[in-house]
Amino acid sequence: MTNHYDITEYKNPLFTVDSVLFTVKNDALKVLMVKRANEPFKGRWGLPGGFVDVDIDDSVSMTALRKLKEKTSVAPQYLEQLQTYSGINRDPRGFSVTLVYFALIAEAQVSTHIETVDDAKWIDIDEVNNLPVAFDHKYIIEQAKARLKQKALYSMAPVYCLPAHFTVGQFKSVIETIIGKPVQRKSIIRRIEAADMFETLDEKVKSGGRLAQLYKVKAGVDIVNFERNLSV
Amino acid sequence: MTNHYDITEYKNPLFTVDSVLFTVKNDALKVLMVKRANEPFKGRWGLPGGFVDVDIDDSVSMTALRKLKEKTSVAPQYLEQLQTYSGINRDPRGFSVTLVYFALIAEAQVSTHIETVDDAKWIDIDEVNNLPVAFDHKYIIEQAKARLKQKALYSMAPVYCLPAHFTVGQFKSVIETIIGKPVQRKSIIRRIEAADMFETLDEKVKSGGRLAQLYKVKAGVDIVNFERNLSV
DNA sequence: AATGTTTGTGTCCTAGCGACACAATTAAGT
DNA sequence: ACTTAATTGTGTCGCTAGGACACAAACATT
Repeated sequence: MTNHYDITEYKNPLFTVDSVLFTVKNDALKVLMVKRANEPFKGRWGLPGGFVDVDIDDSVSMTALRKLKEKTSVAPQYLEQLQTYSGINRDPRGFSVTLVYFALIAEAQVSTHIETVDDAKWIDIDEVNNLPVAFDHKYIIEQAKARLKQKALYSMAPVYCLPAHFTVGQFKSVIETIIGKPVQRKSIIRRIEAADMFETLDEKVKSGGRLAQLYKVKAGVDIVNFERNLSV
Repeated sequence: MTNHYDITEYKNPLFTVDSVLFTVKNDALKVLMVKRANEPFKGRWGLPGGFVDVDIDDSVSMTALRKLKEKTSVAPQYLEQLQTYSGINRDPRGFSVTLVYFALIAEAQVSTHIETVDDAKWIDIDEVNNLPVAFDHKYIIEQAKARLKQKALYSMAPVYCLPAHFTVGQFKSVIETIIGKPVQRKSIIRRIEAADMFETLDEKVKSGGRLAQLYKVKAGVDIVNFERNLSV
């Protein structure tokens, strides 16, 4: 047996990194999809992602960020691993493994950029089924959506679908869009107070009725998780 | 640009699959570790795992199961993905990616086999720090332990550290071992009833006092998650 | 029969979310 | 200026499920 560790000596599976980037726009959950310029599945829509560049990327999260930046021009506000999908049949090139990240961003932060390109688009989550989708990305998006929904029940993470300054009403609306049913405003307020990860601004904003208090995420705080879910 | 998709044309990172297999033995949380027979880190202890064999494995979960079976002779009762770890520095052979699974098994199911081999051992979770450990596996085990602890608060998954027939007392003990603090017996009983995933056997077993009711998991049921955590 | 130990049940307390009423503000219309 | 509609913010009651704890039940040992 040799001892020099030539990596080409192993029959490595094809490894890629993809991301499911969500946002909420006009009370609808959207996912960023990219029209594939190359085979396989050329012309169909898929998740933004690609191969690791071992000369540039220090780790796979950098691959995910790099690929997302190519499409949105900015880094998402929230990024975590979803899952790895693999199999012998999911890619015609052979056994493939894809690590999928799960990301959130404020729509306003990327709207101008997305509108200027035509190979990347926000797709309404309910319309993914009507698109020609590459690989098993339809299934992956479903899984990511389920994870986002679950997360919205116990975590403050959905705040990263909002702009830096936001109101309780906006936050409530985002959560309702994600979990697909109404939520008590009071519950949101209670959690905002309990989380202790937001601060109020000396500014209010008009909202069709009484002026609404603006909040922002405190600097350097982590996302707070609660020990109880909102009711399903 | 060519169109024939030769996978060797990409500089693929080194991809491996490892597993953190937990069990509870004598009221202590144990993790299965393997003495490495080959470089790198030859002679140090690491997680059971290895390379995907694209000719045998249909997906990466099969790789995890196959490698675990090599060490324990049986498939774990519970298996889920933990996370993927990657980086330019974690393996001397170059940029590497490892997908880590998280597994649970009843100690009794593998005790005889583990005792006959000397390259695989149950390591007390508190003694991992005193071992020479390969790669970043020490860190990975910490993360897996945190995940297991969290899971024990809202899920029935820890039941898979128990034999097929078990008592409330044994279940309570396993949970206490995992989360590191006492739990009310009443809380366990309430959850067992609410989960509706167990059935009582027509058999009781002695336990130092009153005979204890035996339970087993109903056939074909999924693990139940609760909407509230046990207190931390 | 007495004691100790573990199992199982009943009950009260408590934290946190759901529901809802109502006050406080603001814009728009008359 | 007054009214109306809309939205924000507060107070409060109820419900649910876990925490705590008392106590009965069942078994072993002495």
